[in-house]
Amino acid sequence: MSDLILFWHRRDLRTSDNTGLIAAKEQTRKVVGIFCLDPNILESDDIAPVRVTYMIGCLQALQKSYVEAGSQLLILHGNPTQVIPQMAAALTAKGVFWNWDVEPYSQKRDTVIVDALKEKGIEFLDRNWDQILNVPDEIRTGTGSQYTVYSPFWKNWSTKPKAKPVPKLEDISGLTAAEMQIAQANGAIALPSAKDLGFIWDGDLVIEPGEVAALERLEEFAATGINSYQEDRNFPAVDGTSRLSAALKFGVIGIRTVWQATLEAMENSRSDETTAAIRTWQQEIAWREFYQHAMYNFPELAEGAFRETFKNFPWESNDEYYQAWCEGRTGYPIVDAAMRQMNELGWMHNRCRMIVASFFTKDLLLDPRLGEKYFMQKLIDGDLSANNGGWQWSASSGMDPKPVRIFNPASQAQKFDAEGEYIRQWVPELRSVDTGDLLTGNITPLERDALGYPQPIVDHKIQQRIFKDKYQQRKGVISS
DNA sequence: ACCCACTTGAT
DNA sequence: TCAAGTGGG
Repeated sequence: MSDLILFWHRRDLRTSDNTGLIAAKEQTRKVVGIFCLDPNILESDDIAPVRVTYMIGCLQALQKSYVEAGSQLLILHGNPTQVIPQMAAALTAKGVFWNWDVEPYSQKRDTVIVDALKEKGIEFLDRNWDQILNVPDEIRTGTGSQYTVYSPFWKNWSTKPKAKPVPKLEDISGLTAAEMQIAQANGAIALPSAKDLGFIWDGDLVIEPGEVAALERLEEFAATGINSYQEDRNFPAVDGTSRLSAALKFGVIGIRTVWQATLEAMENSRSDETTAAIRTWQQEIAWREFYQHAMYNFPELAEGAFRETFKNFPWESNDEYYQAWCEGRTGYPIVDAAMRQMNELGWMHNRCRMIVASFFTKDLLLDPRLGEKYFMQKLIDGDLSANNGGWQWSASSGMDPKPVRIFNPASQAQKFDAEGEYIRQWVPELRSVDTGDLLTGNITPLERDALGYPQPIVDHKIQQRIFKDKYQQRKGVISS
């Protein structure tokens, strides 16, 4: 057995502030990175070309980081439960280390791999949490149960100590030429492009791939945007959010580094207003954490509604509605603007994610799981815990005691896109429409036809009534 | 068992 | 001004 430890990257595509990676480095100088292109994920229908494109870019950057540190990043393509232990055995590695994840698929897969490594006498890092600031077992209610509501979770979580970032990986050694040949003989390949894998994304990316770009983005946001976040985040036409979601999904940036940046911003804050704004952004980090804990504690969330009333809810089945929503031609300007933004950028402003999700479930009365899936197929930051959490929040089916949450598209547009700037950007055929009418959607059938803009596919008022009736009916069934 | 509090709500 | 249900202490 050699002194080699393979560090398996999954959603931690970075060499700085990576706790599992540093744990490997503490045991040996010979640390080699490994990444597995997993067909179970890449060939699923929850995949987005833009996300794969970003991920491949991040892997390219990660390869460079490994070379700079004195080692290599190996790329594998296959089922991890087979190829990871196989590679470890072929290279007679003494260990395979990685960071633990909350997703049900990930945990199931990792358990199989742990067993395979144990059998071969290869060391592993047991359940090392890296992508969250506090481990799920640490955050419990007074009676020891798991939180299902955000507010009390936040109260508890925000008082718990948070670890500082760990150092960047440096000064390691990699495989010899002979060992590299063994690796290649056992499936190590050159990093393919997204196109090679069958994913075409011709558009730009809302964030440049790689660790350097993510850290720069964080630094910039923590110095500027975070101080007006509380206000600016509400307006989709304003660049008021961090746009770090994709970097956080793939762990291109460490969460301790992110938290540290908020603490430093806090120290530099000179007004109650900026302090509150920074606090608000910290709460968003806590939402991410909350949903990850929730996914870990209640893996059934991944399958569907958490709340009894919404299990077997009589959602409608209407492909015409679904297609219109996907393509941004519902006839509701703010909804269509948002959907077109996502289709084109692979990213949607969070305010709009709530608007279109509410519209999907409460107006089109479609099963939230379909909308959740479409988001996964389009978003650069698509992440099971966050996306599922957001959709269940909008559908009222999840972790929040507020069943009748219905957004009115018109009032949302009036409040958050008062000048119609966002709508006009993404729905250019409506540019000439008077702002007031643009926001309310008060555009005559004749004018819609003339402009080439669709008629409203449903009536918000009527659909709202139908939803409430269905909900009451469902509640009756449950309680009887 | 009581009561407080509740991301981004609507009219 | 109303809401509306319930988790959590």
